[in-house]
Amino acid sequence: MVTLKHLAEQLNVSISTVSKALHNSEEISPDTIERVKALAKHLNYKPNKVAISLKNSKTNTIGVIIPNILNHFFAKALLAIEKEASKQGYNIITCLSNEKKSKEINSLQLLSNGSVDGFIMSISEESQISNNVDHINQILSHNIPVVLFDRVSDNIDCDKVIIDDFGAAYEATKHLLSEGRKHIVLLSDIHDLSVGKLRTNGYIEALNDASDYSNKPTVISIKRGDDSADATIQDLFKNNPSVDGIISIDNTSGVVALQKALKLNYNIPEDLSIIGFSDENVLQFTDPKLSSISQNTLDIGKASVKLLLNRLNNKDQVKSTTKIIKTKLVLRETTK
Amino acid sequence: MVTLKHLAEQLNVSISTVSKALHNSEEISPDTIERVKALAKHLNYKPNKVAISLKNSKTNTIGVIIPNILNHFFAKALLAIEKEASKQGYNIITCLSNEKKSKEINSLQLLSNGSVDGFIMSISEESQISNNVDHINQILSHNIPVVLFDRVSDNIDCDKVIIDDFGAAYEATKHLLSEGRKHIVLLSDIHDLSVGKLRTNGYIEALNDASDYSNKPTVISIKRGDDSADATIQDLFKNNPSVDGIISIDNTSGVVALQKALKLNYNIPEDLSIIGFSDENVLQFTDPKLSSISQNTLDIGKASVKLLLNRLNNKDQVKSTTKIIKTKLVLRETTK
DNA sequence: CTGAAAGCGCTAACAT
DNA sequence: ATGTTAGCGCTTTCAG
Repeated sequence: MVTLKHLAEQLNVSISTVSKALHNSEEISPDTIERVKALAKHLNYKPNKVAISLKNSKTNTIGVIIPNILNHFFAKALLAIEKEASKQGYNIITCLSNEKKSKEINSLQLLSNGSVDGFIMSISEESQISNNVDHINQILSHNIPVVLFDRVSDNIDCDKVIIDDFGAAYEATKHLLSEGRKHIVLLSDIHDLSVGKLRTNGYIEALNDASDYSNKPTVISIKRGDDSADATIQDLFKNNPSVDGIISIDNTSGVVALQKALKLNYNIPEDLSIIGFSDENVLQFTDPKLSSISQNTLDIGKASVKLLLNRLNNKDQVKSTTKIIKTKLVLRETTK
Repeated sequence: MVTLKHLAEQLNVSISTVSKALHNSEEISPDTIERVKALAKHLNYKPNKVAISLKNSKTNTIGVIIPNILNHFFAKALLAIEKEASKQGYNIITCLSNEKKSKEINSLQLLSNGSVDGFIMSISEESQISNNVDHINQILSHNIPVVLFDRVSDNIDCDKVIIDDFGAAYEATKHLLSEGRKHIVLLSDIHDLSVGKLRTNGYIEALNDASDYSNKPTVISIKRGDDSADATIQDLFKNNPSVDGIISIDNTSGVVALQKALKLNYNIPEDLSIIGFSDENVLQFTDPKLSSISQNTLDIGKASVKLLLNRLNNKDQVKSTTKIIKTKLVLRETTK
């Protein structure tokens, strides 16, 4: 690795002269600047990032902690975060908690030693279930900024980026009602997550608000991580033959429901409407194409980066802000 | 941030004493060690990673460059890389090239200033098409190790992790032949990538080697990035009503083909067999479940990390190694 | 057993 | 216009 020292020796000048020359300092003669730059270019000199970080007590690096990278939503969020960070001259160190609290703690601890300037994260399932987020508050107490997105916690006072989960589910349910659906079922494999609860409440409230709807809310919980979705949904159709509307509030169960319904020869959307929950273009492989609540994931990621950088450039600002990203109900081919 | 200096001042000892104590040096009295450690713990002291990196000229960080994080294969590869790296005490800085050569160059340049000890990457589509990989060779010439996985290039001499693309496609085609299929079509949206070419050759060779197969190889190219897959595959069935076997060599077109075939009331697998190309459990939502060539993506990621760390601990080793990860033909419900 | 000093690569205040 | 020095936080050799 070529350093300022190397350049200085070759040119018989001091290190600081080289440094200044490379920064176009007024103090240095045009001639020297040129000579220095020429050699730097020739030797492909690049300022050592680590040294600069040490000097500035600033790494220009963001720690990003993702619960599950195989979930398309998080993959897309990562994409957006990387893009915006990169645009602003930041690198991202990616940690995958795999929904484990222990891994989350580990990553926070390991990176809070000056490796990153701040964190962007979505809370792991385990932390959400136990509702124990001390490890995140501890980071904040050390004055390292954290931005939470999607899965957040009321027990943490920091900047957050969320969608209007309640409202989105409410709106989707309203749409099914407007189609005249009489037996609308909610499917979820995220009943234990903050967003899952909010969305479920939106669904229930919409049904309650509907004067001409007589059925009780039907919330079907699907276990994640194994193959039980198949059987659960199969049972749903068997036990509730009258179901004519389905709203899935996670990324995948809507697709499974669609496949099963097709297999059972439901006419879609005539007999049955289905609305999924996902970013646009996620589940484009189905035929008919799944209608869904679009999360604008790119905006979520982008907003997270902006909030964090804003905080970094403004360490003394006290009040936390919560940014709510708009969702959009996209009607494709599984709704009337 | 609490430093050695803080500890030293509080305890009225020198910085070096503190440093040694924290490392359990024999030189330091048990009593002092205890006092130092107690205070360190109390103040939650963590050695500054940046300072250590500078001192050691080693960051314990790997740069990972992924062409497309929305592709499930790469998401899973990232998962595996992160897991193994983390296990070995390394962080990963993730860059997403989004298939762009310019972004790839940018990331390599930006991180090759001491930010990372080495790279793990899969080559972007753009670089592969232009067959210009000078930017990667340049990194290698600066003695920064690079491990390529999946999408590699013969013009780069470095450690590589690949699967037997040719053999995998050959085997899958053989299986369709053994079912007695008479008109086997290959579907691909990656004809311009190294792996796409190899897999296509495997398919062609298998057909050529089959004495009792009379049809010519039919290779259908699908454009990526837009919605043309739908139409292309629709046309396929229209123009080739006799098709009774499909092998998809990318991650997605097999699913689309399955959906379309179901819609057209093909009996699967009686009338038509379909084999996809993907890691296990990727496309588990279909019904019937898609048979596929499993890539053992976790092994690919893990092997990549191991090769890189091996190289880092062995800078002087000269010969490059190429590790070939076994694939597995997994017959599910879309094959007889 | 403890401390002083040098150096990793860089910047910047302060000489000359 | 150029050079010297100190310091970011840490490790390590060398002195005491």
